[in-house]
Amino acid sequence: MELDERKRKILQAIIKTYLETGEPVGSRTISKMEGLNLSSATIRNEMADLEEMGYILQPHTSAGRIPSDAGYRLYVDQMMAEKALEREEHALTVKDEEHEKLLAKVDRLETLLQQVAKVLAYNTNYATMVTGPDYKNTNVKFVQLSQVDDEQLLAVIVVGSNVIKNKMIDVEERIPNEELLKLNVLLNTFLTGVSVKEIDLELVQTMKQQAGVYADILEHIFDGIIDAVRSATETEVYTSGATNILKYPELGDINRAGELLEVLEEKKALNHLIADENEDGTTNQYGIQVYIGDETPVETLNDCSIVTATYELEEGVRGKIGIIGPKRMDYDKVVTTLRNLTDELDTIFKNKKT
Amino acid sequence: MELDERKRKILQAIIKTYLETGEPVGSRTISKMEGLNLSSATIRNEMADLEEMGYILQPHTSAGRIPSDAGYRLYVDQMMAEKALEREEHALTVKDEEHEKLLAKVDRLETLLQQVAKVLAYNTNYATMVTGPDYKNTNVKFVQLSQVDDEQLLAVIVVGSNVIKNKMIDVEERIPNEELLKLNVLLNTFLTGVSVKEIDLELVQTMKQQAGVYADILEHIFDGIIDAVRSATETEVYTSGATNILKYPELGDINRAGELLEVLEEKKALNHLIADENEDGTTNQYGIQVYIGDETPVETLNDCSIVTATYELEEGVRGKIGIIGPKRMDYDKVVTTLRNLTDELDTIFKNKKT
DNA sequence: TATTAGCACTCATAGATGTTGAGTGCTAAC
DNA sequence: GTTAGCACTCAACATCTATGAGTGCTAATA
Repeated sequence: MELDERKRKILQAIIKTYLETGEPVGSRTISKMEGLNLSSATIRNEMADLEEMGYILQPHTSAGRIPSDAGYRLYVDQMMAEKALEREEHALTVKDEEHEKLLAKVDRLETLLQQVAKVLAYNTNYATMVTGPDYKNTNVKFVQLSQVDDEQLLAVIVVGSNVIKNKMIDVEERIPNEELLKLNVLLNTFLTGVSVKEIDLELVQTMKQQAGVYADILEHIFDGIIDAVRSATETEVYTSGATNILKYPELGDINRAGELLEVLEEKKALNHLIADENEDGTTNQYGIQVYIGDETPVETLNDCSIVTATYELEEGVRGKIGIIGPKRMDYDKVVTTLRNLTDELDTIFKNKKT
Repeated sequence: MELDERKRKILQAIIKTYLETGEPVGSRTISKMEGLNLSSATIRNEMADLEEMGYILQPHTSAGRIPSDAGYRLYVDQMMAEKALEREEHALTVKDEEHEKLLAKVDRLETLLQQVAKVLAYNTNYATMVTGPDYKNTNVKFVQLSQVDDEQLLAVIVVGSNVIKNKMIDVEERIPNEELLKLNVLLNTFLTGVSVKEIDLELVQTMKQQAGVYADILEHIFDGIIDAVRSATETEVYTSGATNILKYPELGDINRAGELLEVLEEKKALNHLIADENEDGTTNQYGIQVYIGDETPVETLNDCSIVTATYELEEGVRGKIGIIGPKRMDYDKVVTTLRNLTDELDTIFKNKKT
């Protein structure tokens, strides 16, 4: 059977009204809509076809139809294609409010990202998550060891443009000033400008050798520093608006909802969402991906849809922004919002860099 | 009417069984329990009295009784009194598992506290929160300004024994090395050893004056540093196990539950819990306080009970650990658990200090 | 006087039954 | 190919009826 123009239109209409109402839509509803003037009976026939083709399904015999995952997929793909076309027109739209709120506390990246998650949740009424950027591709910019007191050294490492990591290191005795100076020089010569992922055992070994006679004593200083740099790699996840999912009755059965909320609280699982980059063709110019139902990488979220976008903090240093909602999600609005948001973040980060 | 021994026992029995079952308990249930051999009729009479006195209440005419807030209060007070007596016997109990898990990643205080919240939630099946310590009484230990690149200074401030704050400060041009050195000396002479709450405008003014001719240029450097120190004061709140509250049907109606979860997500409200220290007599030697129903300082939580304990990171630097659950909470277990936990934290922190 | 047995009464809960209305599929007419 | 018409299905809602746990009260008992 072929998906002709009329079928397509009907499918579109079904999905659109279902997105709005959340309830199965019947043939009469569609036939009353303007555009295509057909009786409910005709619609019914077409619907039967569409069901056979797998785009819609019936919750029970005498109910209207709801979109299947495949139906959503078709809808979204179509929408994305349209969006890609109208891309040029996409001018500055609703920026201001978010913009200001966001800019208010830009000084700490963590705060900013948390804020992004919050605003986004507030604007969309879905659950949101933002992952910290992946620092594997960043360079170390600055390293410094300081003696805080007789038994503690403080290592400060600045990674990328604005990320600071600290590590307290216990030592047995105060290290002479000139030695500390030497150490700092050593650290900076070896680490500054090196990208985080390049710091491997080999490099560490080389550095230890360079430390010469002090190698033994200072071994765990190196370890501490490496440790701190590494810890920058564990991407953090900020979530917000988790309780929004309770607003959607189809997810609201108390047990399922509980599981969902747990996944959101236990943020680790969400990292899966980020792992697979560009695995299929759905990525578009804004790095926006849509996962519908079973397509979601996290099993618990199989009744949900997830839309993710990519932001870029600086060249090669990226993170993801994700929106988690019911399959009956306002994909259009979500995609638009994400697109605007990443645009804004881009400008913010660009300005920062200068 | 007087609350004689028998009434007290009956009340106790009612509350205990209600805590277990969560369902209104009837006269027959009590009369069948061993201990006091009375017929259900007698129990009924006593129950009527207890209800008149306000310790229990009936959800509806033909149902059993459930404890009122006042009933819980009596029960908890009694339990706390007993606990205070048996205090000496309170030896090392169930430590190991928690202990190990906790110690695993002690190196960062934030991680530790988050972990504490998590373990506690896991062990008790309630929602938990842990507030970061209140640094107002801590001393600044170490301050350092470093030039990261031509336009950025990095201020590192170590507060208390282990808390590090960073602040990036934009400058217009590189500051000569010797000036930076002077500045560092200045900062350390004025700030080291000073408690955070003593850093006020006056002190800042004095410092600015001391900076002499550079005062103008360096003004916002001071501001930045002060800012960073101040930010240490905003107590952070870590929560965990929020979804646990969905397990208790009495809180589980989807809307109420949503509100509760929101409060937990929007952690700010929880700060109220900490504000009032020792306001009434219920504080005991472990700083454990129990808020029942309407006693909770946060209105949304009026159907819940909250138990808080205090931990001490170091002399005068304290934070709170809180458990949020249904009024039908296993107070005994919760109090015991909190007591053990604060004990453990004490030893951990004590060891840290050395 | 305190306790208890007995009884009528209440009421949430759960099941059975009926009604409604939205929606379908199919057939026959256009 | 489209549509009107009709019989059919079924979730949702309301109504009714046990059922049983639990009560309060009264009168008998120790």
